[in-house]
Amino acid sequence: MKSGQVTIKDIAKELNISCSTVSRALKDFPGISPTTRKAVVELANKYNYRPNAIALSLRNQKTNVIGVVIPETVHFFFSTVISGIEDEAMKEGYNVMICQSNEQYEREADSIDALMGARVDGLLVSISRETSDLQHLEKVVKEGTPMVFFDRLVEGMNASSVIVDDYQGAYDAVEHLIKKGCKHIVHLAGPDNLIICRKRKEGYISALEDHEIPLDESYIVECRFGEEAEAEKAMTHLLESGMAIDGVFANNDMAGLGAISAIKKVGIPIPEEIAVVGFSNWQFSSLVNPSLSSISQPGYEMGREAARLILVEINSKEPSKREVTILDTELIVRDSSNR
Amino acid sequence: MKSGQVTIKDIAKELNISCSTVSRALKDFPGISPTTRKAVVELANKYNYRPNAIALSLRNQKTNVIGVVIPETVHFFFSTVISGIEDEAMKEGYNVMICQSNEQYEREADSIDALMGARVDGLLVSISRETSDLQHLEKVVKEGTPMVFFDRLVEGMNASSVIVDDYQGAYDAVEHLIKKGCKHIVHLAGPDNLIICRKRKEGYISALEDHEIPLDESYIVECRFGEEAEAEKAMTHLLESGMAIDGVFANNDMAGLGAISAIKKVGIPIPEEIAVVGFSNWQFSSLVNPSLSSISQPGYEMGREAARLILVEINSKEPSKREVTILDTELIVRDSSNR
DNA sequence: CAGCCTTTTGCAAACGATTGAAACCCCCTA
DNA sequence: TAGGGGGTTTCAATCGTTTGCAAAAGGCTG
Repeated sequence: MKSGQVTIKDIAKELNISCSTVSRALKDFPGISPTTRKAVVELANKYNYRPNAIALSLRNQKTNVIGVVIPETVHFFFSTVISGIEDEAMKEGYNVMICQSNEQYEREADSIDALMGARVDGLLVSISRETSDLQHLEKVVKEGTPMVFFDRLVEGMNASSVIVDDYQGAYDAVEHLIKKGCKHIVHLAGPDNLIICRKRKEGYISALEDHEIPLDESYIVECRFGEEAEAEKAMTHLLESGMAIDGVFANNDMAGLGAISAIKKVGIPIPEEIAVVGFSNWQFSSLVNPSLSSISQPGYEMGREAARLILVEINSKEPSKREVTILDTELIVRDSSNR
Repeated sequence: MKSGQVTIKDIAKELNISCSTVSRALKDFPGISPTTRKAVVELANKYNYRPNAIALSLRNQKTNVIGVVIPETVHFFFSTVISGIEDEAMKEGYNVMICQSNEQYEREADSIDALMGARVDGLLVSISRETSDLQHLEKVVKEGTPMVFFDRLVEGMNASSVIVDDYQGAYDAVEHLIKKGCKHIVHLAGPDNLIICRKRKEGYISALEDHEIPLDESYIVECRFGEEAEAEKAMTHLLESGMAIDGVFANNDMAGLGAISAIKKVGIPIPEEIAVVGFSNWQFSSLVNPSLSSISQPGYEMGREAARLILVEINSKEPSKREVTILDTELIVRDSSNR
């Protein structure tokens, strides 16, 4: 009794019957005598028999496991995505294996390798900030494992994606600032290799164009890590330069918060002199002072949708559809821009 | 070529040799001719061969998977724990399967059943708020699967735990309030079936006793869900009752925030008239206004420690040690209590 | 050239569950 | 009593990998 858990074999031995009979008795197959069935079921219950999923996986060539590769679990947005994935997967009888890349390319590649080794039925991936080489992902596609990207999609790969409308979200945010009277809007941008960041930048640019505000490249500053201190430093630098600034659109809320700190430190009133809008609607955004306007991304829905998509692909024989599902964002106006 | 991934069999067939030889060649076993080895290794690389972890699990009776059952992934504290677990597990070559109970007993039981069916090598569990029946956990112990509790431990079960020193943390928080001159301290408590909440309450009571402040039960109010609105309502009620109140110790930061809202709404200055301390040091706590003093819990370390413990148990033949690892908390003084 | 040793390779069983096909038992009938 | 037919049950193979043991091949010696 080392391995603790009871197997069909144990039950068969105790009842002096064959494994086949036990298996069939447990699955209500025809051709098993009621006596035998009853004895088997009773013993199975008594010993709390659970089918060995490993053995089943091997036989059926199907693990009922979805692999998830995510930059970090501690980001509020990503944790809501995980929650959505898990809920949907569990509902359909799947388990979820999670690996975090910690925004490192190598760990992302290792994680994918580990999950492929575990023969997950499908892979949900949000690439790391570092990732630009796509070999590890191309292998997955070539070997025929369904894969769906979420949030941070990858272009030119034969896989579906679930993203939010970053372009439109950014456009809405900037248009909102413009309507509040802003004419000199800083964009604290994210790293260019992430498509989501490029899209947000495009939204910023389009909104300016559509409202006939000339684009000035010096108003776009890259905050590579999206951290508060980084953004605060960048913003301080801009404020000290003497440029005219009356609005800030940050690539994410942490950067937005950094901007607010910088602005507060030099004593400029928010939102009266400078209005600020972030992106992602983090949990803290409604709680800070001034509360931060932001673009809400439906993380939980994204997780569910990504899981739904991968399950469809797993259960269909056809190759990937290569669809892109775009979820709507929502502008949440709070004190930092409400004037 | 349906299943995509290459097996030892495929390689054996292509080279017209047996599986045994391929297997040995790949593992640098003695007694394989250099010619054969070279051919095998080259083909394995060419086809990107990865050992089938499922087959290995079945043969070795070991999955190299750790199961995690957690109330919710979206709580900042829990997501840091997950991060710690994942980092430690990956370092040791383990994968992590995560199930969230969403604070529901039944889903917790189902999750454990699913993970046991998947034959995880060990289980890390933080029980749901609803859980009081322990059958599902006792089964795990009886069947010999190593299990370690984290944060929310379970008493009277043969399993190790990793917790933070909730008692001491609460004691520190309340003592801090007393030293700031508070004499009438409200405790917004958590549900009594969670040991962590009982410990915090005990810390509150001991601190009062040690400083010769008489305990008044009406100053302890249960906020079952630890939500902002709930706490705000409770706090408003207390304030309206006309009781003398000059301090609040909340069971968690969300409740602390609710208290702050209530106090601000009736126009009482914080921290001058009423000082507030929360628990958990959530991410938002430093960002709100006034910033919320809190007790910091080392979530990431807890995750790593829990993973470390379970790995030790998995790799040792002896039965569980039933150790309780207590991690230190830290009082973070911020504006809500700094006067 | 027979016998022996070394080197290299293959066979078969095992892990747990499933399933098509074959076998068994018992009873009835011709 | 042999044969047929239902109702039950068992056998054997399969999934991918490992590994103890047996076997084959080749070379060397007496």
